[in-house]
Amino acid sequence: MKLDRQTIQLAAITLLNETGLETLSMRTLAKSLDVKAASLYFHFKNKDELMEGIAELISGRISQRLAKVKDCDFYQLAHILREELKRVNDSPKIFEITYPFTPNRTKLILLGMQLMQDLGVDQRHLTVAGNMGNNFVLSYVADEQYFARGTQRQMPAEFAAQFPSPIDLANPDEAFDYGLDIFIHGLQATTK
Amino acid sequence: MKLDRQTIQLAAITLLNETGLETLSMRTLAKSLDVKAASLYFHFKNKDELMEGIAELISGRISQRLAKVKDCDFYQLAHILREELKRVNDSPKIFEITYPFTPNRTKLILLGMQLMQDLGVDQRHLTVAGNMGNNFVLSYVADEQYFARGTQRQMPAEFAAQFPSPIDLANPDEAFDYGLDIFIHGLQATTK
DNA sequence: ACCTGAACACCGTTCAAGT
DNA sequence: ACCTGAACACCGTTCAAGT
Repeated sequence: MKLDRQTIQLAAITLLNETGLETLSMRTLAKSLDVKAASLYFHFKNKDELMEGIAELISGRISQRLAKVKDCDFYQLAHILREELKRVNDSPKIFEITYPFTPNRTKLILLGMQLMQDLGVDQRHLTVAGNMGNNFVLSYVADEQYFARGTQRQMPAEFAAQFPSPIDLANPDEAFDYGLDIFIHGLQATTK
Repeated sequence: MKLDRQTIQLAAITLLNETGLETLSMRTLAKSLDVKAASLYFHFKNKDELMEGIAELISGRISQRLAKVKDCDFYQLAHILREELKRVNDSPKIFEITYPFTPNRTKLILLGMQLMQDLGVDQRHLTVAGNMGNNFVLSYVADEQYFARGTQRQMPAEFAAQFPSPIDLANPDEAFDYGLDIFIHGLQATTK
């Protein structure tokens, strides 16, 4: 078996989409590649570095798609971000636990801050606004994947009673745009 | 040693504040209580239930403080939430991984939705708006605790160059209010 | 009722040894 | 250069046994 970092990362992503982050161990990953766990340590210093590689790989996909968009605005960035994150189960958790300043990821962060600046956010609040946008998309996808799993426990009855019926719920795509609108309009209202 | 759920939860919180979630195991927790790991399983079905108990305990503290506030608005809820979450290291992560509909936590969720409704959010978007508010506070505190840890790796130099100097950064309290303003103003702009 | 000893099936990681 | 066997120090969890 001829391994390399790419192959291992892609096998990990396959496993994530099959069974999720909880069951992804160096041992299960190795088994899926017909190799022993120790072999992986020739290609990655440790599990953290592997996770970092996965986040960086996803960031690369996003960068590639963004490169094809001219005059990219914040909506487009957010949409592409969401779409690519959704392609890998538990990707928000992976982004959360890994070091963010890898090359492709740094590019995304800089683009995000750039777009915030264009929207009129002042220098002092660039970081916090950027984090907020980032957290919004990550949390949104995390929630989507959590509900898609369908393995949650029930809501209590008293709670369900106060709730809008499923018919009255916004669909996930519309709801995402709704959240994005809140953020953008909030930025505009706060910067002028 | 006479154990009960409260004692165990408080010992766990102490351990969280000393060394964080990563090193909190049933075994280290038991050791801090001068007891064997197996003993904990008399009081909690498993580790998940213990974590759920911790989130519920924190939610109880928040509820207690909220009860003393008359005409509570969204700002006050957010502030109290942030303050109590900050008292327990890694609490955002714990809230993220546990079942949310425990008694005190359900009360908080219902209050949050209530306040969103008062702000004019329509029925269809109550859930998504509520999640957004919740995610904002949780992510904010998570980021705060991450930076407070001070163990992160460096930003790349090219990145740091583009960054506002520390003097020009908003302080954490002000930045929190700034984020909150974005959210509230965004809600208002979107609902009318 | 409440705690423990001892075990089971896992982890991530290391490292001498193989090819 | 690349992979493995075997071990180390951990996990969460169970359960018969002790008091």
